[in-house]
Parts: sequence; structure tokens; C-alpha cells
Amino acid sequence: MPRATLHNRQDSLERALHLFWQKGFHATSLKDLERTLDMRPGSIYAAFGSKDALFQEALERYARLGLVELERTLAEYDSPLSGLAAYLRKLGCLRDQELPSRACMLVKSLLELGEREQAALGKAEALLEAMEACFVDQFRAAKHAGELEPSADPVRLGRRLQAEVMGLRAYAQREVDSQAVHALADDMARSIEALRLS
Amino acid sequence: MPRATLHNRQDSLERALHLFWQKGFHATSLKDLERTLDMRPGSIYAAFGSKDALFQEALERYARLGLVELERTLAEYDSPLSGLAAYLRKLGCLRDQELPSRACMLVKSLLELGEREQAALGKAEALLEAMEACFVDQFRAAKHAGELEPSADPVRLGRRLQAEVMGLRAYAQREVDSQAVHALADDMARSIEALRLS
DNA sequence: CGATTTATTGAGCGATTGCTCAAAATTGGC
DNA sequence: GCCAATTTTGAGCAATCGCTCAATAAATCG
Repeated sequence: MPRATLHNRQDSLERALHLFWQKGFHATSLKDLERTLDMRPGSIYAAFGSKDALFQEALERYARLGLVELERTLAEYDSPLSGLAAYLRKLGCLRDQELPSRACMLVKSLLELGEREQAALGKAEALLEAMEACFVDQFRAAKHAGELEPSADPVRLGRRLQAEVMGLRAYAQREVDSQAVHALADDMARSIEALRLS
Repeated sequence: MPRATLHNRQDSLERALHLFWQKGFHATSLKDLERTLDMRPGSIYAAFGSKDALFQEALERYARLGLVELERTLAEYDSPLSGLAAYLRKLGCLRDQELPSRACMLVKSLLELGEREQAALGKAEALLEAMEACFVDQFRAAKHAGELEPSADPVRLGRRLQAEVMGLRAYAQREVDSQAVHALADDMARSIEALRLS
């Protein structure tokens, strides 16, 4: 009985994510979204509620995809430390890929949003926390596997890695050449590998 | 013969810097600036030209103050490596101070600005490059002083430190407790000190 | 073929954006 | 006190902002 839906919601969300990731929340206007989603304002609001709500959905999707990618990388390695090092080296290729932005959308949001967008800001913080928790878990696994010395603190190591990833990706956002980012990521990866008990 | 200028230009710039650093470029409206500077639009435009130009001046002032602070810290130590470690530990106190933002304004700008604000974006990049160059110089000095092993690469070390500072300050922007930021900064400082030849 | 249901449209709302400029206010020199 | 020089004002511009909603289009039902 109803009219068939013309737009695939998932696909629209993907396009919106692409746009928000590239331009940030404030610099993305509804006109931009209308163009990119090929939808009129009414349809966008019927599907997503508001610009803010759409942004939050995009944030969550971004983080989910990022976590999947992280865990996929980690799963390729038997050694937890090797998995983390490999993840860093993958990030070193950021400058080569064609992406909306080289910087992490969560960090972009963390730095851009203020009190007026508290809901989205809180979501970004929570998702960063989840990312950090994943790192901590991985270091815990490394410790359990005997890769780390007994005195090692997985919480501090996870926190440090989180900060390094934030830094690496912010650095990659600069107009530096690809080789520099690769070298930086490699240096960070070596630091992780240096934690391994020989 | 002219009418005396009512507002101190330097002071106005300082207030604008405070506001831009806190809210970012896009989220700061002229109404906000009018309120904070206690100036009407005409005066602001007479003094600074445009919102974009004012932002660029604020960026430059921010970076100049930051570089001064960095060099002041470094000058307190005879050992280049100790100076860098001390700088990191100072950043570890970010969460305790009352600042417009814990994140670096240059990084916030780097992540927020797009093609439409290319001039300001380019300025932020150049200022970050200057910061990195300062780090590189310091590592060069450390190498010359025999603190680093001969094979050490000051360019890579400077780049790495730049990324760590970016990461540390982005991390500090999160709603984490002060102790975590202190621990993170300390871990980073220890990494620097670990480079020292015993 | 209606009838019904739902998706989509797009003109346009009130508010806000960055900004302009003629007028008013304030000074110092004569 | 008056003129000239300069700063400051603030109403208000055109454009854009996020968003609403009555009208329209499309699809499935009997």
C-alpha cells in the first residue's frame, strides 16, 4: 500500500558520513547534504530527524567501521603486539589513500564541537573511549601471552597508543609527503615492538 | 588632531584569540566577537579587516606565544633532551590550568578549516612546520652534545615529537581526569629521556 | 480503476550569517 | 569655540542558516 522508498537509507548515511568527515559539522550545510544525498530537505528530515541527529548517526557508523577495521587487522596476527604494530603501519599509508580526511573523524569532532553540540560531543568521547578500551584489551592480551614484562601497565600503554594514533592521524592531515607519514608510523610501530620481551 | 583610539588593539586581539581558540573558527560568530571585544562591527572591521584576517592574526599570535613558551622551557635546561622532556611534562598539566582549550589551536584549525579558509589553513600548516623545526633543532643540538647515538635521525625524532604533542593535547581535550594526562605526558617524557646515551 | 498510504517535493519561514557605510561622537590644533 | 581628522556606532543589507509543512507523486490494495 505504501509508496516504495526511493533512497537507500544506509547509502544516504554513507554519503553523509563522507561529507561530515571531510568538512566537519559546522562547515557542512544542509545545502551540501541536499546535493550529496540528492534529497530535498523534507526527505532528509523525515529520514534522520535533524542535522545533528544525522551527524551523530554518521559518527557512530564511522566508529563502528573503524573498530571493525582495527579488530580485523589485529585478528590477522597471533601476537597482540605485532597486531598493534601492523595497525600503526596501516595508518602510515593514510596519505596514499583517497579519503574524505586523513584525520580521525572522532578527533575532528572532539576538537570542533562545543557545548551547543553536547550530544554529538559526548558520543565522540564515548567512541574514543571504546577505541582506547580496545587498545588496553590488546595490551592485556599481550601481557597474558608473556609478550610484556610483568610490571607493564596495559592501561597506560593503551592510553599512550591512543594518543599516538591521534597524533599520527593529525600529523597526516598536514601537507607533508607520504614518506614522512610512513616513517612516523614506522617509528611508532617500532616502539610497540620494542616492548616485546626478547 | 585625530580622535584617540578607544580600544587597545593588542588587547582586542588577545580577547579574539581566546574566543577563537575556545570555539574554533566556524562556531565563533561576529556577534560573539562583538560581545567579547566590546566593539561594534564597524570598529572590528576597521581594525582587523575581516573575520578571516582577525583569525589569522590570532593564529599567528597564538603560535608566537607558544614558541616563546617552548624556548623558555628549553632554555632552563643545559641538556636538550631534558628540556624536551620538561616541555612534555608541562603539557601534562594542561588539564589543571584554566585555558580556552586544552587542544592546540593550530591542530584545531588544521582539522577544522577547509578550502574556503585556505589562507588561514596554510598559515596553520606553516606554523606547525616551524614548531616541528624547533623540535628538530633541539634534537640536532642533543646529537651534537653527544646525548644521542650517532645513528639517530633528528628529523625523524622531531617529527615523532611533534606528533606526540599533537596527540597528547588532543587527548587532554577529552573529559579524562588530570591524573591520566599527567601519566601520559610522563610516559612520553620518559621516551625522550630513554634516548639519552647512558 | 479508484482509494489509500506513504515518500518526496520545494517554496519559504524566522533567525542568523559576515559585513557595509552614512551618521554621530570624540579628540587635538588653531 | 570651531574646524579638521579620526574613531565609533548601529541600523540594516544580501545571503545563508537549519528547518517546516501543505501539496504532490508514486506505489499497493480491493
